[in-house]
Amino acid sequence: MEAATRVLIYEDNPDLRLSLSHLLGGTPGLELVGALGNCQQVETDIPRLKPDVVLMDIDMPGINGIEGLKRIKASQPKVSVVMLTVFEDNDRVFQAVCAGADGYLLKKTPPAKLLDAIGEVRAGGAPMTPAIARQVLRLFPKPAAPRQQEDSPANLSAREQEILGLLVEGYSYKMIAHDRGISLDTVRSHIKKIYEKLHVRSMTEAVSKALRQGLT
Amino acid sequence: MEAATRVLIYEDNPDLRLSLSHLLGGTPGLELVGALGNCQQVETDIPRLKPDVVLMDIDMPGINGIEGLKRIKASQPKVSVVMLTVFEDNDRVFQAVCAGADGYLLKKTPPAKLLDAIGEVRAGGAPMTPAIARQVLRLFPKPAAPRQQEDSPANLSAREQEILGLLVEGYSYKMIAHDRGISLDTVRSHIKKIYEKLHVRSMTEAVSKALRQGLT
DNA sequence: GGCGGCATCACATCATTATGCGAGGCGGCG
DNA sequence: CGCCGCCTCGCATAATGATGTGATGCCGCC
Repeated sequence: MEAATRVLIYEDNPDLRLSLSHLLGGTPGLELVGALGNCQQVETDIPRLKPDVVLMDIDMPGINGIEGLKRIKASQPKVSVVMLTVFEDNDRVFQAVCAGADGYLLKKTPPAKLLDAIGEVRAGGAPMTPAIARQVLRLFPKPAAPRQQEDSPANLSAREQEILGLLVEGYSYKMIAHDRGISLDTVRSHIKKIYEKLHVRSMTEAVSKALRQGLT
Repeated sequence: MEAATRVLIYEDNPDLRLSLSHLLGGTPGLELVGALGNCQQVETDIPRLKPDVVLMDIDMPGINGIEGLKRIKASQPKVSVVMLTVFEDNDRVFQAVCAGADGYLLKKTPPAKLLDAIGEVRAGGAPMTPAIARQVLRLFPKPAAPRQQEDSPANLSAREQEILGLLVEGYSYKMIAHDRGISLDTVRSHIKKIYEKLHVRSMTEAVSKALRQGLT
């Protein structure tokens, strides 16, 4: 029979790292070869631990997951790297995919699914959540097709973009309402719409997304 | 709850078309608005039947599925189109993805999965088989390495920078507390400090400032 | 001439943030 | 040793933000 799948974890949160370790360590057919809190030594970790699959947290202090991914792929392209993240951030997905990620999962993925995903990636699949898959598809027409000038207002209406701009400036609902001479409830309505369209659920996410994809 | 999801089928095989029709027609929450054997009249079918989701066979006589997909997307980009195919043909996948497909399933997909997929695509997901997902990822170009360098001596302590980073990612206080295994009140404390140091008074301002001055 | 998208406004309700006041432990420094 | 900054935690309150439901008027489009 074949050797167990060698799995390496990079996850800076000790709790999650521990629970992942337990999960993987207790699964037949898998061999946990390491569970590290950062990927500072990624260049030496890989040849030393020889993982088949790497679970890589995207948000880590020091060298982040995207950078770690790039380094792994640069030296050992055959190692499968599955990214773990809390948010389905468009920009991160793009970066990860471009850097050669083999999968992209949310941290809230249930344990059973996570194990499935490892099997899947070993079998040549690309585990990812539906929402992320959708984003990946949407990424396509962009780099593939010769795009023109300013677009990708993410179908935000003029008013919505305007208000998003104010959010980025740090305005509160109240300030926006006053500044634009409209009611507070109207501001709420617009922002609700913006959230829907950007697929976010808080001001910070909206601001972050706006700045990162230049919706300003 | 909202109105039922309107589904339209294009499938030239009468048997499969019939069984798909029965499957979808007998499912609560779905409304089968049509099951056509070709997409010759796709331009008029869509405005007439107003589907939310289209299941499109890729191999059809006359206008093929890829072409049908393009025409749908050209006029009604918001309609979700899930491609159905027998083979995981690399070239087809590429064409479909570039034309804006929202999902890509094999015809041998079991009925239950198919229904799941429709729900998924309505929820903003992109149903596809793992093997196809992997192909999609591989279609991506490698070049992508802008980004900046390391700095950010904004007198923030390491912990503070770390937390600011999480705010930028859209984390709430609660999520940060949980993620870092510290108390909610501690998160508050850190954020109070961050606000002081950055001279801001809200999360959005902090996020904006962080992204703009590269404190990430 | 009805339908969908946009902009406007009104409630209502629950969750999250913003802030102030404190407090204990730790480690470096003069 | 005392002082200070950092990290941790608690409590309390007022302000804001997140979400749902619903309504009105306008406009452009088959």
